[in-house]
Amino acid sequence: MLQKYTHDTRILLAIDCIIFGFDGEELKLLLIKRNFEPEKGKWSLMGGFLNETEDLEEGAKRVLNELTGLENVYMEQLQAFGEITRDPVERTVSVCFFALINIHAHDSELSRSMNGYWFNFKDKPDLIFDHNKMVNMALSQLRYKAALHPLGFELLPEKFTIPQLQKLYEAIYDMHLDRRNFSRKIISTGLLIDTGEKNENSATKKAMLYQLDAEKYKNNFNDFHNFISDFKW
Amino acid sequence: MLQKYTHDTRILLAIDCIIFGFDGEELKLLLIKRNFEPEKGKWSLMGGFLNETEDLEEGAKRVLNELTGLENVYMEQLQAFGEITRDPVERTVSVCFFALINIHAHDSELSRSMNGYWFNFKDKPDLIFDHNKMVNMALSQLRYKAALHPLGFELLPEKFTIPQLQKLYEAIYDMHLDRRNFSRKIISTGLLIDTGEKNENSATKKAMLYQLDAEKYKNNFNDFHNFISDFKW
DNA sequence: AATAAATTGTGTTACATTTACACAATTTAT
DNA sequence: ATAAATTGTGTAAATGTAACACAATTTATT
Repeated sequence: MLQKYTHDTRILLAIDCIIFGFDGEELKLLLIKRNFEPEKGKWSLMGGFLNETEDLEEGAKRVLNELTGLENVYMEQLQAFGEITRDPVERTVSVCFFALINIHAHDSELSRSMNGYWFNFKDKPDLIFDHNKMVNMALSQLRYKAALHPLGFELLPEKFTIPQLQKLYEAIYDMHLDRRNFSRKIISTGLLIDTGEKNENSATKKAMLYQLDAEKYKNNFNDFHNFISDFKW
Repeated sequence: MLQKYTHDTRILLAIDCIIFGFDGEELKLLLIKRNFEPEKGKWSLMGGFLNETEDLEEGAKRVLNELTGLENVYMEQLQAFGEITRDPVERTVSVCFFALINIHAHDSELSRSMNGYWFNFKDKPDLIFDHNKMVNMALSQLRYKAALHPLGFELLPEKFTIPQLQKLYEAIYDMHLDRRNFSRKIISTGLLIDTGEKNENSATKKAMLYQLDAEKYKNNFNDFHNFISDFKW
């Protein structure tokens, strides 16, 4: 066994998890009302300390699972946040992840038992520490990647209609998109399979239900698209 | 003063720094031959432990400055790397940054005194720990961002020609670009100012020297461009 | 049963961007 | 003077994007 490093600073390592959802109309965020110190009673992201027995990704999955009961969810690392005074209790560097979940698939009783509440992104409350910064950066990153790669699907149910997908993109970018051009662009990716079914929850013309071509989705995920060519960055 | 957290795992926090350069022909990487343990004698990135008195960005700047003598350099966080066994000595999470420098402006005596050597990216040696993974991810990220934002200039001298800029992009993407289309695309960004001078180091027609419009560069950095529209991702 | 209102699917044209390629001008060496 | 290498500018065809029209479907209402 090798000798240990002589470095003896105490810097704690935390994980914070930004959880995005979509309810059909608005981009949502799952936040918790803290019933523990510090900052008890205030709103924050779901987080926790990293254990010695887990990788960063494992830690993030654990944190997400503790709140939502979900596994196998789309998640990526945003970045590490390390301002000296970001946590008033003691020096803590947080590695921040964001997850995209199908809001209808999570364990809502579990999340409620952990004091988790969904907010419209636009109406999110003030958060503790640097969590506001994390969340805003996560939205930027979501917009960035969702314009270029087929991320959006991760927020929808397995079967979905093109109008639903469009509403999702409109919520993410907070802008109106032309129905016909959007449809053509999505269809032309070749990622959608027509299920032959129609959306029965409609008071007017029922839209066609599609599902992802899982194989193509996996293989072509990193291809560059141009879903939102007219967004003003 | 608040009570400390009871969490008592020992996880060290390191910084690693990927340093890109460009010599006019090839994309280069500044690596160090370790004359210290662990892995003495092998190649690695420049790194160090994070001090309690500095932010992540400050730590990264310090590490970069110790090797190159440079300040005010383009640098961004890549991500944190935290595999349990990534450092065989003891559990260490590393926050990895990459820097783009003007290779002619750094203190080459200092970097040599630290055992620093420049490699063509294509000819880089095997690196310790997970540094190979970091470096490959950094190239992906550089390609990603340089295709969309005017990053490339950071690797060039203050005054440069369009053919030089093109060679840089060809080195980054390891592909040939059409001279005339590239030129038109770069000019159309409006970011270049004609200095009126010409590149005297040329055996044939001397190319015009440009410099960045610093104001526009700063204000429009996040605009989306399409510098490398035909790269196969 | 006919009609209105809302929504969905498909088509068409003008405009902008990208690609592929041609030619003239500059500079040094022969 | 001429050749060889490189640089600056131009142009037509192909592709992609933006803006808009119209027909089909479904439910509620008359």
